[in-house]
Amino acid sequence: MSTSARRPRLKGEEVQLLKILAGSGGDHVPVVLTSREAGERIGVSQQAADRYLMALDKEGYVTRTFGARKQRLLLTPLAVDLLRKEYHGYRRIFEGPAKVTFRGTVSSGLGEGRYYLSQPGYVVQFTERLGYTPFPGTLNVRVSPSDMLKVGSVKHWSGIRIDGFQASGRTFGGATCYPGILGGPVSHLIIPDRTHHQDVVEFISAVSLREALRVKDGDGIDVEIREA
Amino acid sequence: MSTSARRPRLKGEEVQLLKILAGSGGDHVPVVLTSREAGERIGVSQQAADRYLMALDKEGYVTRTFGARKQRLLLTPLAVDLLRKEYHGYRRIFEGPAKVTFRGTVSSGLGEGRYYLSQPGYVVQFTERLGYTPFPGTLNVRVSPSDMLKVGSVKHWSGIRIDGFQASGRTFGGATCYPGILGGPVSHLIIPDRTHHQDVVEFISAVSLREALRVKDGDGIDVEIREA
DNA sequence: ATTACTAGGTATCGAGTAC
DNA sequence: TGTACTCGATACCTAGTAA
Repeated sequence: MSTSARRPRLKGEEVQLLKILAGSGGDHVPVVLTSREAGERIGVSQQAADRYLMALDKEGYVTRTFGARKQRLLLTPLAVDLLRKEYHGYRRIFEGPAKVTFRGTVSSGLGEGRYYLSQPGYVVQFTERLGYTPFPGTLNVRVSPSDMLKVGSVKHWSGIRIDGFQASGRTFGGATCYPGILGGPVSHLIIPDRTHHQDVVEFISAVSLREALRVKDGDGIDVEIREA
Repeated sequence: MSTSARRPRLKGEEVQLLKILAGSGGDHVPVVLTSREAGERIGVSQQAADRYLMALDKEGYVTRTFGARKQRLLLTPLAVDLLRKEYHGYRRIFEGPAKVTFRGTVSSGLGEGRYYLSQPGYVVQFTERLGYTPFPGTLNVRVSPSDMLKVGSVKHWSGIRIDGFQASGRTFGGATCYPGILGGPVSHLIIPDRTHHQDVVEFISAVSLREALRVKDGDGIDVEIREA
């Protein structure tokens, strides 16, 4: 029923604390920070800082461990995600829309793409929002482990939204599209909402990318992905 | 007497509004944003949003102009500075210490450097905090206009602090130093606190950089500046 | 020392509304 | 339409103080 509980927005002071922790390496190792010092750093009392830290703990942004005297704080992935999103927001202001380029290898799909791209619920959205009716098949590109991290940051960008829907008694999830430059026709990267941290990304276009680019499984391919 | 009035810290909501304005180009052109829409964007009422905008105006972060119906908002340099500082804070978390590289041309100093670098008040600080006693003369590098912007961002970085002092009945201002890589001996960029947006930056080292690098006025030179 | 509770004062919010 | 005021209600902060 409920995939995401209503998450009360974090206050500015709480985000500040997350930033301080991240700056001290709190994203990968527990960091000592007393509520008093936390309060001094953000300009509030020890009591208020402590409340913020308790709230951050309860909301799942930090995990606290108590030593004999002082607590240690470790950021959760949720917090790192939030900070990265903030970072990207600023980055976009000063550096413009983001893009990422990498080299991958063409890999065979599981045939799933064809099935999904045939669903009318998706087709109408693609046609409206992407400007073309997609060829019913995706070009799958395998990402090397060293590029996984930077490609993964794409999910924080603003993209073209494809909504989920219900049809034929089952649920089809949503996805987000990003303009992709593969050296051929206009195409888009698709990131399903429910992705499994795969090392394969999928591209769609109005025509068969395999044919248009004259590539086959195992070929290397240069890819650029842009923010929408 | 008072160089900087006590500036009450901006609230999270106010910073959010600045971000929204910056994202709409409000840093260089007035942007239409009604208090109602502002409120919706940050999740508060029209009244609260309006109060925030009034406060931002009064504090000198935005300038408002009123048309027939809707107000237009333009960010001041103060606001852009604040956002850039935030950006850099996040950048440092995710990308590590910043650095910037550019190509400039060696230019003749005004001989001022020699005078300042002879002041004992400066010499003791340089020796202590930089690890060497500077040669009494600076290497001046002219920055091309296209690189001015990125070089200018250096002033937001964390650097090595040199404090101002009083001596011989006059005041000597403070400055901040940043490690510089010029292809020769260890050297530092110096940014005086009271800088005049010059297109010339100054480097110091333990020896004469002119001699060590065998450069003369007008020569091109590759420079890298790092965060401390 | 810490973290964290209660009490009470104040800052801030949104509704209503004037302009 | 807009912006911006007054006015209760309440959310939040700090001080005091347990644990």
